[in-house]
Amino acid sequence: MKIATWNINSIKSRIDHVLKWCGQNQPDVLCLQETKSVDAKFPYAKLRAIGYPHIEHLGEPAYNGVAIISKLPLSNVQRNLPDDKSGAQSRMLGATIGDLRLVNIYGPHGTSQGTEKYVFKLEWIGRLRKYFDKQFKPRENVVLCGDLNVAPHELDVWSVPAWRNKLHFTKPERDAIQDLKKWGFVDLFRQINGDEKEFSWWSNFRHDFEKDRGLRIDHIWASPPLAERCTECWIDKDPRGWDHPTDHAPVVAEFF
DNA sequence: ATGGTCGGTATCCGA
Repeated sequence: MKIATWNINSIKSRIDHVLKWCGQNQPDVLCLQETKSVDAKFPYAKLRAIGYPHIEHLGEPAYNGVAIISKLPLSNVQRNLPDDKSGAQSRMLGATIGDLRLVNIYGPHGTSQGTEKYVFKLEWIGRLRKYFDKQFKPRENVVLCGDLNVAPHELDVWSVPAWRNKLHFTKPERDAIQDLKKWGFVDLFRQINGDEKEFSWWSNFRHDFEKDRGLRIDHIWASPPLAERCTECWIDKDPRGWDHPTDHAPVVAEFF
């Protein structure tokens, strides 16, 4: 089973990239973030036509939005966190696929330190941790993937001095993400690739991609029994170099 | 050194 996650920054602008990448890579399940779309405008038919009949989308106009696109049936779909109120930002979609539970997230950006949105970011990550405490056991087969909007470790930023105390790498954000991980998750990229310094996001500013000045903020984490079944995990930089790319690269994990 | 670029509810705002 091959699972991928990709922040595509608008499904309307990126549908051709999604179709092309799926055609080339054939993931069984693709988790998307920042669809920036309502259901009525989501390209279900184009995705079904290339072999993905099972699609769940949680969206809103212009902002946020998450989707799970799958060759395999999806059941027990969870839309946002249970304690989210109606009208909450579209940031989480959970589904059961065979014997595993998948949770796809678009973590809050946070805008900048000292803002209400930064506080919301930390609280949201805390509520996600509580959700896993309540709903799942680490001995079950659980995958958490998506855009964390946090670079958890010094290896996950291209330059520690450049990113010190910057949004995505502040101590409170990293502490919150570390607390989430302590639920029992294994970072599959690190398990497979050790201390390799690779990134999944490069700013559109300053030609950062060409200089490989990025962050690893897109992750696939698994509970221990599922992590034992992981054979590969990689970041595919290729589509970041295509014309009119999203600022993120897909992250892929394979399991036996 | 607070710019730069992108996408959408668009000529500003959030990322």
